[in-house]
Parts: sequence; C-alpha cells; structure tokens
Amino acid sequence: MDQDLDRVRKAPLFSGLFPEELERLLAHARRRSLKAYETLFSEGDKAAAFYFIVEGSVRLYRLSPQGDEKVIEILMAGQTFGEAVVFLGGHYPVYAAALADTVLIEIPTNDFVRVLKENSGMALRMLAALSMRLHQLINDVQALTLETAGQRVAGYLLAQCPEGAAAADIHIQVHKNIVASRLGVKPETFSRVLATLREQGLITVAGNDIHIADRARLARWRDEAYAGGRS
Amino acid sequence: MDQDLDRVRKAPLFSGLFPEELERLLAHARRRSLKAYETLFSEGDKAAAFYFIVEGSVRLYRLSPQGDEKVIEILMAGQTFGEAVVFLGGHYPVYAAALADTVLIEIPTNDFVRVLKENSGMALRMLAALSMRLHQLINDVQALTLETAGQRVAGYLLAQCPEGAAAADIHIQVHKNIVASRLGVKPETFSRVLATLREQGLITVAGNDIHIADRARLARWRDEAYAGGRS
DNA sequence: CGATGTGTTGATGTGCGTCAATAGAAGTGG
DNA sequence: CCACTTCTATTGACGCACATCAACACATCG
Repeated sequence: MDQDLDRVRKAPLFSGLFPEELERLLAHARRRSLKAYETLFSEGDKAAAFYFIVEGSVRLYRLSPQGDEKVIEILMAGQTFGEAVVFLGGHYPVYAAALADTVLIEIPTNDFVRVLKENSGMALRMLAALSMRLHQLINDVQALTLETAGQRVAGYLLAQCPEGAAAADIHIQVHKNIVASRLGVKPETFSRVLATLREQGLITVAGNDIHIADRARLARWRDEAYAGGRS
Repeated sequence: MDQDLDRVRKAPLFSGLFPEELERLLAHARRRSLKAYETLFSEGDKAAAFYFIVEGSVRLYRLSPQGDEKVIEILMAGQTFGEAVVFLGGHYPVYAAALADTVLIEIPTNDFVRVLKENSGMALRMLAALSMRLHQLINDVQALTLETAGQRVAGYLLAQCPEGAAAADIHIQVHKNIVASRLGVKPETFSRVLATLREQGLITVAGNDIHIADRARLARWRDEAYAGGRS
C-alpha cells in the first residue's frame, strides 16, 4: 500500500503538492483491486471518488440504447480518471471497466476539492489536465468526421511510436477490438486496414506486435486520404 | 463599453467574483467588433486572450489538410470561448470566425490566470465549466460513432426546444450548412432528414423556423435507429 | 483436447457522401 | 425598384467506404 501511494505522489497532477496537502488528499484513499473485465462504475452512477491506476488498464466507454459500445478512452498505469466529474454534479458520464487485472487508488472527491480550494497551483494544474483532455476529444471529433477509417488507424499507429526514430516497434497492450472501438471502427475494418498496410510493406504484424518500417512513409500514406480498400 | 462590461459581469463564470477581482480581470479588456465571416484567430495561433460574446455569434472549427471543415461549436451572445487554451501552452486548437456581425470582449489570459490563482472559487467554477465542455464533447463522440445522421439531427432539434412543452417552435439562428457541419453531416443529408421528418408529420419547416408537433413522438422516432431514407 | 473467444478474410448490403441540376433567397448596382 | 449576380437550400441519380453477415483460423485455458 505504501509503495502504491508513492506512485500516486509521482503523478504529474500531484507533483508540487506540499507533504501535508498530499497527506490530506490521500487521507481516506483506498486501494482497490479489479479482476479483468470487472466493471468499476456505470454511466449515471453517483461519483464520490476518482481513480489513479497503479497497475493494469481501464477502458472508459459509452453504450447506445441498442447496447453498442464506444470506447472513449483507454487508460494505463500511472494515469488518473474520473477527476473531471467532480465538478459536474457528481454523476459519471461514462462506464469504466478493467481491461486486465488492475489495482487502483480510490481518492474521495471531498478531499480532492478541499485541496483544490487551498492550493491554487493544484487547481491550475488540474485545469491544464482537463484542457488536454478537451483537446484530445476535439482531435477525436475531427478524426471521426474528417478522416477515413484508414487514416485513423494509421494515425493511431503513428501516435503509439516515439517521436524521433524513423522505424519503431509498438505493442498493442489491449485487445484489438478495444482499440478498434476507440478509433470508431469495427474490428473487421481494423483488421483489414492492418492487412492493407502490411501488403504495402508499411508495417509487419505479429500478433499484437507491430513493426513500423518507416514512420515518414506511413504518415505520407495517411495524408493521402487513402481509403483502405486494396486494389 | 460600460454596459458591455456589465454583461460580462453577469456571465455565470464570473459571478461570485469580488468587485476588485472583476476590476483586475477586466483591467486590460478590449472591445472588438467583427464583420460577418471575419476570422478571429486560426488554429495554432498564439493565444494571449479569451473572449466573451456581447452580441452576434461565432463558430469554432477545424480544417482537414484537404480544406474540409468541421464545426466544433456554435457560440451565441453571452457565452465565452478560448478559456481552456490558457492552460495549454497557449496555442488555439481551433479556428474561430464570426457567423454574423459580432461584438466581443477580449480578456488577456494573464489577468485571468492571476485572478484564478487567488480566487479558488473562480478556479472551481472554471473547472466545472471545462467539465461541462468535456461532457458535451463525449456526447458528440458517442453521437458520431453510435448514432445515424437522422438520429443526430433529431437529437439536435430536441436539444433546441425547451424541456417542458409537448410542442415547440425553434428558430435556427445560423445557416443550415453550419448546423450540418456541427452535426457531422453534409448539407444535402441534413436537408433530406428534415424532408423525411416533414413527410412523417413530425415537424413543419418554413425557412429557418421549425415547428415540432410532438416532442415525445420525435424522441421516439430518434430512438428507433431509423436511418433517414424514405422507403 | 474440446470449448470458448479473438482475429482474419470473403461476400454482400446500405447509409450517406458526391456530383449535378434547379429553385429560391439575399445582396448589389444602376 | 427591378435586373443581375451570388449564395444557400433542396431534390435526384449514382457511387463508395464501411458495416454486416458468415465462415474459418488460431490462440488460450480449463
């Protein structure tokens, strides 16, 4: 538990807190374990806490009335989620479920708000964090309306590999159908796009390990509004 | 100018500020006028200010490399925009342009941040405002991936009319192609959906004035995942 | 080693975008 | 105030990107 809390302290959102503030923030924090696929909360649930991922991964998603699912975000160890809702009348706007066996730190919103009120630096960092999510969602909206399925998949691959290198190996840490949903594509289409990229020599695929031969070429392919049908 | 500033004071975001804080916030505020279609800022521009709309309306949008446009948000008098960017390294993530002749109050981010640092209530209200935008964007993402064009248009109409009444008259205050882009649909499709709704007796259309006969029936129509092709 | 679930690939369907023609509204200038 | 231009909106014909439906390969696990 103590070493878990140490990880919380290292989260960017909480850096810059005085020790006594951190103390108060984590005073009533609880450690929680989830088995793979276990649901943490549902859309509409009363939100009394937000979460820090110690290990494992979580997906946030929405459901249509027909039961179709859209993954809004995939979160990995070290990230926080649910903070935004603190300020929204206290109801989660999404579902949250573990993608693998997962360990979380659950932090009550009360303590969080109390710290925010007295530490304006923390509030500003929080605003910055929310702004980044906002920006990310704007990117998603643009991608969903202005880009083809192929472009979104290519963009995802490019986003996964580090900036500098010309080539890169990336490893998809969750099931492909989760990634597909995140990108707003059906699993079949996701698979087909990868096949096309493979045929064109842009990537090689071995299970969840994907090797990108040439980032620049892949980026060029994406920018050509190429659809994804082979021919 | 003074009566313009009075309107700023009444914005929900700024209510609850002490007079001297408001004073500081608006110390270097400028009044700006835009002609219809004039661009206020572009994506990537350095952001040194955010805006309050005194009168008129503004659209925030993105452009694809091919020049296709997606309207992210339509803003009317009384609303603010560009606040989020203050915390994002200072570059606007969208374009902003006037939809009609428009009057704005331009508030430097410096003054804003200074007030935020010293008024935690203000910071919390700001967090709440950002959270609402976040929530709205999540709704947009869900709608774009899980709903048909017809459902999005119907949802838009339903969102435009007041809660209580069974019937309602709404007036589209901007060009229909702007609304269409906001909804992630082509103008032709938007027009066709309205035509279908008209044929089914759900609405009557006269230019930009739309009468909704029965909100409940329209909501039912939307929930039936009906596509929009007349059969 | 059968059972269950994920991923791939093929055949087919369709929602909506594209292209095009026309009607109507709005703005411009003499 | 009326011709003329320009732009938005509507409607039709057509095409395509992607979803859907279906069969199969493959991995994981009890």
